[in-house]
Amino acid sequence: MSPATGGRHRPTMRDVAREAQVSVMTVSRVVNGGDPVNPQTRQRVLDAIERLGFRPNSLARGLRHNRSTGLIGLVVTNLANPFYSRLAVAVEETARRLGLALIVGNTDEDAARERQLVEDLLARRVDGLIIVPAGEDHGYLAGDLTRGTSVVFCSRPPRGIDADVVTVDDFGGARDAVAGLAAKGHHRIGYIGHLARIHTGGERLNGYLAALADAGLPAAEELVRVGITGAEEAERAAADLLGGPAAPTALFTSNNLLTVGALRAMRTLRAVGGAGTELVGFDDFDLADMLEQPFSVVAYDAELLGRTVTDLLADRLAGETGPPRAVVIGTRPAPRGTLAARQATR
Amino acid sequence: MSPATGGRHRPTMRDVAREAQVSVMTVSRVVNGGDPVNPQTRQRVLDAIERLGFRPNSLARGLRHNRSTGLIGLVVTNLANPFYSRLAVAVEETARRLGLALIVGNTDEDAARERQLVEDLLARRVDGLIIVPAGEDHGYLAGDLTRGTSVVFCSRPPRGIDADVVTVDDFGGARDAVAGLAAKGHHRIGYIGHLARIHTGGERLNGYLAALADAGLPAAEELVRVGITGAEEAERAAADLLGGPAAPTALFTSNNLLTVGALRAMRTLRAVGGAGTELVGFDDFDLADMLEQPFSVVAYDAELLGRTVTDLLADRLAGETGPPRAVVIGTRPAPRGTLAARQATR
DNA sequence: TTGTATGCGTTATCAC
DNA sequence: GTGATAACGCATACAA
Repeated sequence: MSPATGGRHRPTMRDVAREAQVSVMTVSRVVNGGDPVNPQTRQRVLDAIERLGFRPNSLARGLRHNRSTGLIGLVVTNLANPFYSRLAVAVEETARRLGLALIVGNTDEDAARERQLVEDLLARRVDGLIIVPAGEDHGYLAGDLTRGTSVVFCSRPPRGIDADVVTVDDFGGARDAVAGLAAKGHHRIGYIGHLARIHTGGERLNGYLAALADAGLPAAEELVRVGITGAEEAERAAADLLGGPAAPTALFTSNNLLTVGALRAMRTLRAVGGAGTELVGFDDFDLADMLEQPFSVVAYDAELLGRTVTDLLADRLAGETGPPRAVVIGTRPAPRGTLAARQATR
Repeated sequence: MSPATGGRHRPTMRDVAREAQVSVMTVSRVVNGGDPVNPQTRQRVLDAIERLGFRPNSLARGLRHNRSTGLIGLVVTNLANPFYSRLAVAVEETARRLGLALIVGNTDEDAARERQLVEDLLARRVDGLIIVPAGEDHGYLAGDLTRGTSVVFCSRPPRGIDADVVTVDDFGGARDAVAGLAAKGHHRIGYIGHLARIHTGGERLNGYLAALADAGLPAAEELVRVGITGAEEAERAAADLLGGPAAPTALFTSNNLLTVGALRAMRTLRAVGGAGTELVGFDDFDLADMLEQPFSVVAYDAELLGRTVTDLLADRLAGETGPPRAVVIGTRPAPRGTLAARQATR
């Protein structure tokens, strides 16, 4: 293995220094610019770097002046959900603009996995964390917060710790949507929702209940299905609800996946001559506008959510030490959905 | 600030050692297990760790025994495309299973940005890279490959370098789909495709042309639109094509976004009484089965692609030094799409 | 303009 | 069972 082709290991500044017949410091100066270096020496070093294929080790650099790694972690509950992948895209884009690299982790709504992931990210000395919490208690992060790791929560507020958080107006969005259904004359409005113990699930259910109360409608237990965890389960729940003795004339679903499940059930029912049910679902989604079935969604800007949460984090990284901030992203009713597939593929 | 609450900086082993009245080495032993430590000393150290909120610095650890960082990078062209986010999910899941953390980066199909991202990831000493190449030449990675950084390419083969690659059967999938249209009696089959200079674009166009040739159909230039970069542009192209003097009776679109655009155009046309066009698109997508319009897709398993590419990388990380491998993921025709929203939200 | 000593947080090695 | 020392790759402080 000739020196000219580079060795078999990743070359260090020492290797370059040896190759260029200078000291390590001179190499460091050339690599980092700034300090004056003799043009000829400089060229010798550059040649050596080229020959050896040297790349500065940013980890060692960071270790030296014990500062930022330029790394942030994004911990989400379900990256496969289009909503969270949109969030991730927005976070990645904003982070990169700020010169930060992004490590993503998926918890699959498992608190233990979340804890493990977060610990790993802290061990990797990320500058900051964006967490969509699955766990019930984040008190274990309190110490890290005071010691220089910034944490911002997303979608759901943390418990056991005071930190920045960006949420969606879950309660208001759900309440307004259901109020709209009631205003249209619906007296029996069904609810299909994900786990009520999850913040978004609880708030959206509360919004539904509040709207019923406001409209003077009774909250019938047999019209409420909670703890539904996916499209297929939602399809079964909707079929069950709509095929029952006193079927609701309208349905509210608490997230995008459940909306799709309900739509499938409605399509099946319509095929056998079932009545048209009116549907409103939380979360907009791609192609919602392309479906023939009439329904509408409670939409909000997932990209804005991602940008906001990343901006808050960046703010902390920049030294902001004020009290925790809570930002709420507003919702708006969107008939038939409006989220076109706007992305380009080049 | 009492010692019991921890200081304002991230505590190191030294801090713990001082607190527990032992040497750093003892702390290290306690932290890493393995070496025998007196139970009482051990407890003192654990208490100190608890009090101070110490977390081992995995960067420094990595620096010490100059080995794997346990980090891999995923560089994709368009994370906003559902296809790539599915890929990312599969990669993240597989990586985590292997104990690797994942840094994701989006190039937006920009070669310069890709280069910059890759350089940054190499500086961060990732153990390996998964790249969906946007750049035309990856010769600059040749040196890194021999020096211990594993690289696997995804979706498109690299140029200027020999490395593992996992692709989709773009040519075969497109050819079979268009052959199917021809077999159904279509003589004028339109093509709406993304950039032909991109590997997938070129291969799918070639597949289209091959199918036409096989069927003895002329390749009419006015039926081919390439370089289309998104759903909106595809919608215009399709409307243009279908509204023209000699409109095709069938359409082939080269990816999911373009398929959606074409579907929009077809819906508009149908609303004004236009003829029914037959459509086949490359890439399956969510809700394809829910759309009323008749069409079909060329489907393939994006998760399998992600798992495969990550497995190949893991193989290299484990020391595999054989010649570069090329894996091709097969496609299958899927009437109306079959990709249900199967994910769960808990 | 260039080099030496030192330290970042951790661990391998060897001594006690 | 425990500790001192050196080293990982790099950069700051200071000296030459």
